[in-house]
Amino acid sequence: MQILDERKRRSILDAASALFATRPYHKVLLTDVAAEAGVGKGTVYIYFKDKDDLYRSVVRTGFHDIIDSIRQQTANSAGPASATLRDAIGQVVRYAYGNPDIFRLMRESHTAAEDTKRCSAIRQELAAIFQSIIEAGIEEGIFHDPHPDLTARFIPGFVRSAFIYGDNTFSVEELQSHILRYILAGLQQPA
Amino acid sequence: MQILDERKRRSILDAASALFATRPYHKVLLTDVAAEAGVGKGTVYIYFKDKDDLYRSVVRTGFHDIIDSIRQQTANSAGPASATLRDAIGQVVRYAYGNPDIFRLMRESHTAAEDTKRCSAIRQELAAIFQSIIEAGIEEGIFHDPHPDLTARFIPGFVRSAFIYGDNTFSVEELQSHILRYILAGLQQPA
DNA sequence: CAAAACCGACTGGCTAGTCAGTATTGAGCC
DNA sequence: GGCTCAATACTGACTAGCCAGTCGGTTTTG
Repeated sequence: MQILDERKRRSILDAASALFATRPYHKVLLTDVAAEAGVGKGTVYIYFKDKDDLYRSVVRTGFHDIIDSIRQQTANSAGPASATLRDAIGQVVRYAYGNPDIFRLMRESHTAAEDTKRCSAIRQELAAIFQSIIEAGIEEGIFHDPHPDLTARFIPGFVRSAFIYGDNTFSVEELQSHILRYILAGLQQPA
Repeated sequence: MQILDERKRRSILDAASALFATRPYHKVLLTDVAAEAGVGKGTVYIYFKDKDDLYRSVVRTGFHDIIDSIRQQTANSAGPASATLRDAIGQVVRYAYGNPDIFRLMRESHTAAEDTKRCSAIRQELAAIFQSIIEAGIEEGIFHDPHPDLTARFIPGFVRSAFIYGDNTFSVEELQSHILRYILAGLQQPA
């Protein structure tokens, strides 16, 4: 007997994200994905239900990876909310720089409204992490914000805005501090 | 002789934006666009070169409309940069609320990298408007910002973040002030 | 050696774009 | 105003080509 190979799954996922990031969905051929991944086309259908499932798996994986990395870093940080926030933002920025293809896809939703809904659960989870950090700061009395949920959604959006358009000549640290500058200024402003 | 009818062009554009906003690009049939617009399929090809041209026209029109509305409102405003900024942000928010379909498309780039480049000129133009407002404020001595170009890109991104995900239970004014709160806090913070 | 992974040539359905024919218009004239 | 007649807008049945997904055969491995 053979067993499904996790490395193969991963290489299909990698190939797919590289291609989806550079071409529109309908111009990405599964034949190309398979070739790029070094497997036969039929194999793709063993690991993924169909083209759409493959696409969504790429995006889902990206969110999971970011969320995990934030959770890991944040887990044993007992410092003030502002420090936690800095770290969490750093993770998102670092992920975006390390996985530009996937990050771009995560922030797209190629399928407009339909897809936005389908991915919203996991997207929501990321926002919720930021929201709880902000709320912790409010509890501490160092942050003020009438709409923490809205602000939470801004943060990944910041990275996106910087990252997706233009040549992005900034370093990880520059981007991280620029975002932090704006977020903290707003949060530390009295109500 | 007949003359091309601007109203017909417009109705095709409207039908297209409604459909592109609710389905992924490859699931939008030109037959459906034509039906929705109340014209024959062939007619679409008189007004637009092909499907891609139609899509990009929708997006381009959106940017032009926003840019125009900001220019119009801003033209005769001689007040401080902070007031100009408030007005300009208001225009973007108002446009997003008034044209949710088109706004969503403007912030997508269905074709990933390829399309990002193609639309970057007009997108850049919008960012440039915000950048020059910020720079005016720096000149006035009321703003400080190490990367005005980056901050400028954040602003439409803010609207996007608020607008695209979730139920968006906020009013135009709430969203406008929340964005302004963060942007001004950061800008007015000493370097 | 069998069970399951793997392969890639094949195909059926689907749709962007075409085009031959029809409808509509404006211009020039009375 | 109304008639004629190009000129061009408009139409939608049709087609060519493309590609997601299949499947019979092959290889791998426990």
